[in-house]
Amino acid sequence: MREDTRSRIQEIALRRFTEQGYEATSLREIAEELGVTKAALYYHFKTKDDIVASLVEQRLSELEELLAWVRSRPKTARTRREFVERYAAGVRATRHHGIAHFLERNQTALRDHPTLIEIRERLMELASEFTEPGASATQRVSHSLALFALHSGKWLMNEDELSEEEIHQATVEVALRLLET
Amino acid sequence: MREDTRSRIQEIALRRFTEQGYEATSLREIAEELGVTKAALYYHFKTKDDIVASLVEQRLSELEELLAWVRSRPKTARTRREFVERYAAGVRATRHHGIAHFLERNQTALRDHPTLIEIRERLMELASEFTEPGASATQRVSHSLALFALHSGKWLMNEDELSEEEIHQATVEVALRLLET
DNA sequence: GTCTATACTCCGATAGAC
DNA sequence: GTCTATCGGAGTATAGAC
Repeated sequence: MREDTRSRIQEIALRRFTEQGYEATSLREIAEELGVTKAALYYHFKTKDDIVASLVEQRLSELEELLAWVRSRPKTARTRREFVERYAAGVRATRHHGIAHFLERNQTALRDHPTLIEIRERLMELASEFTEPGASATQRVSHSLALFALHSGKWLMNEDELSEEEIHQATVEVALRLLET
Repeated sequence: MREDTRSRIQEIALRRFTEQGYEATSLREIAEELGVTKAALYYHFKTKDDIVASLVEQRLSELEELLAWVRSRPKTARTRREFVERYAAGVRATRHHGIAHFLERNQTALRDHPTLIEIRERLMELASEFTEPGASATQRVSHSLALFALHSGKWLMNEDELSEEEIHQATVEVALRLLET
């Protein structure tokens, strides 16, 4: 009843790319953990980059959905809160959190990846969705920072002091305040 | 009247490490840009890691100075503002901005680097320097995010819309508000 | 779908001449 | 202080048997 090999490759790759970085993770390592040889991976993915592509596309479509949702709503305080909660939930969900985290940590290595460039554009659009045309520089910075705040819990904070749940609630709170500026 | 070779290596390495990532930058590239061979680099630095070490140690001592300064002051609103401005200036100054930026972008690649671990500890200490013992989770997250805000201008924001000076002022403002929470 | 075997390239690093 | 030459290893990727 185990998953198919393709999914297991994605899973292992995502974890190692996140922990060690994309370039520092070799296909040999991934194959070894999976219990096959390097060559076997090439049956499932054309190249190393193809593994990345399969991961980041999931994230892109998630962001596109969220953007469409935001645009379909009135720009009220209630929408803001619901948006922040949805975004935070997406970052947190086991499936997508991993991908978001991987992206944060590998911006340099993947800086020319076409899908990543699209993801960045969508994030910018999301950040400015609650910004009025005549907004001040301070407001623009605040709003951009709000999205980042939702990712920040996992590595800005020392997990010894606060529980995961506390951190989650706190980042949502901080993000909302930044958006309300 | 040009600088000595050692400084030029640091300068080229810093730029390329920041733009492309540490692992993606080879010594051959650095040597080529400098106009020498790889082997020549080894006269100036024992290993590739040694180049990194020479860079990050500058940043560590800068943070240590700042931490000592903060601790020598009363925890007043005036100190807060002066601290934020000093920190922002340090991030901004051509010399150190590059190093800070390099560190942000290579956290994964350098995650086991002893000096980087120290730098992270100092940053945590700085962030918590304005946090009362009984502070809420929201306050802790805000304060951690404040330091990050001072770095954020360069890559969260689209430089087309706002001037560098406007972004600088805005990040200082946002950081102060986060610290005052 | 997975294997062995291998091609080819690049890496960081060293030895030793100049 | 810089060079040429080279080492050993690891990387991605492919060919072809099973």
